[in-house]
Amino acid sequence: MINQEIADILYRIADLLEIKEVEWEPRAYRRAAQAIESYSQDLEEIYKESGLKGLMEIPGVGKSIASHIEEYIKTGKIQKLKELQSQIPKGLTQMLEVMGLGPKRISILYKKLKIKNVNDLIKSAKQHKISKLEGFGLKSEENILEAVYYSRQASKRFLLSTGLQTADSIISQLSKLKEVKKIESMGSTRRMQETVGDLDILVITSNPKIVMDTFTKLPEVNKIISKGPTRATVILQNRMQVDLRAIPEESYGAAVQYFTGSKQHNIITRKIAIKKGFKLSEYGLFSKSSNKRVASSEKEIYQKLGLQWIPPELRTASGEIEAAQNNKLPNLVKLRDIQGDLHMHTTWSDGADSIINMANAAKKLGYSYIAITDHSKTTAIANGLDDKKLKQQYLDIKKARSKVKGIKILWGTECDILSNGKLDYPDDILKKFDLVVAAIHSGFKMPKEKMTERIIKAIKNENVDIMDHPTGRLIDRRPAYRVDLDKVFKITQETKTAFEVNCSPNRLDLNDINIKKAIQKYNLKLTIDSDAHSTSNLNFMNLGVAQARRGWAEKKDILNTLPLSQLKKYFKKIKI
DNA sequence: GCCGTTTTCGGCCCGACTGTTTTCAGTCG
Repeated sequence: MINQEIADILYRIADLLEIKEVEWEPRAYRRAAQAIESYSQDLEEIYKESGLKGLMEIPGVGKSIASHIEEYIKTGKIQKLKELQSQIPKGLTQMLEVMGLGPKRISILYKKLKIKNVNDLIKSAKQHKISKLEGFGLKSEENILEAVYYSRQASKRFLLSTGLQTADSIISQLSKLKEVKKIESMGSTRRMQETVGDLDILVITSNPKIVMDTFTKLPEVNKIISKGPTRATVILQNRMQVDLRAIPEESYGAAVQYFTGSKQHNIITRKIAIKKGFKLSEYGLFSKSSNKRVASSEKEIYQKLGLQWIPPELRTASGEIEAAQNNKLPNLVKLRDIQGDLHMHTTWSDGADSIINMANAAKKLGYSYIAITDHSKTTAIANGLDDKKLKQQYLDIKKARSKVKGIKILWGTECDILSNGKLDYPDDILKKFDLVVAAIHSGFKMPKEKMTERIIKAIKNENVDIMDHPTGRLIDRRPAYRVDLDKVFKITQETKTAFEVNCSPNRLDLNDINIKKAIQKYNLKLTIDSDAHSTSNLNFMNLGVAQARRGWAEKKDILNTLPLSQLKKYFKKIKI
């Protein structure tokens, strides 16, 4: 998928144009980049199938940007970027990353003081050259130096699980104030994006001042960026930025709408509002003529805009608005639909808890079945089970079955797919399990074709029930291995293998785009499994369900929403 | 550069906060 590469280039073009103080064009490039970034189809495929015309159907992509994309597909380069780069020193775009510096000020600094990069910037600030410029002052110099310091040690995005935990901690502290009526985390945490850049917390309060004061004085706050009567921004010790906004109660619905959607989603909803004679802001949906509030709840706002209420996970401007206009939004799978968890580890391999403890914990979550899937023998690093240990483990499973009533315990394995595509256990052993989850844990760097063949060979083995973490990516740590998922998915239509949405916070694999593809294009079935290595990890399920929701999955697409009696029709080895 | 149920030209989301101003431009989200 080359979408991200192209989006990145378009962003860079936008930055450069902005520094050149070209009007409007940067916004056009950025809009196109955003659309491409969140587009579920591969641009290369679109181009192959329907050429420039196809590309121009992407919102925000017109003739000119379409031909840039064509150029990139054909040559791997975009001339326009090269030209701009030759006109503008490289360091200037890097200066955009310094908080508080935008294109206008960078342009002034470059023209008046010949500041070409961040190092020049630091030097000039220290020599107090900047404060002498019109529009700048001593505080500007101070802020620049501080911003550079922070941008240098700024962290990248955080895992969703970290974002949710941090938000919980802040919310639980602030909700102790009697002045706080309602407080919730919005933005990417409410959309349940796989990663979170910063937190947007919304508070309804009778006394914003006290809330802002308390917030900026929380022990985890490292630095206050700004603080006003309705809004404060801080940086925490863990480097996460948190925005707190106070909103009057009557604006609650609009505020929730405003702070949840991705930027692009909000731009579109606001445009629809304008077209319908309304004005939409975080304070409300108002009639343009009478200035009166016409909707209070989030649901009413969408209704007035002629849209179904859109689940937060879908608000990324990738087709949900059109679907909502046509009453075609999916009925997304919910956490409470999940009947069992088909992937978890115990002390038999690299887990921290016993089979019995895992079963009891799963039972508490309301599940009616689980599969114990410890590692196979080749994954020595994870204490994989050899034949002898397998036999002992089976006895332990039987023991757990007799001790823990009210939940069915399937005997499974997370079986390695070896480099040649063979499974780590022979077929006569694989047959004995209730469930075989196959996974790749080594040889990630294979060429695409070989990897694709390897996986296809594995899923063609009739004993393989589920393909686990199918692309092997670790968010922000390791890219997906090279695999032609389309080819794999096509074969899967015959083998009926299920694909897993792995709930591990740094895996979340399949991702949203591939989930959507698996379901909509290939009509495949998925499972959502925690891959828990301890009883508390079982709670990762909500992350995977959110991921599936972001991939437009419905209950019918997810096999472990079925009761065991029906699950057996899919996974025929299940013996209990 | 993109886009159109007022428009093929003339718009382009909008409000809060900061710092440098003395009424506002720049930046951010």
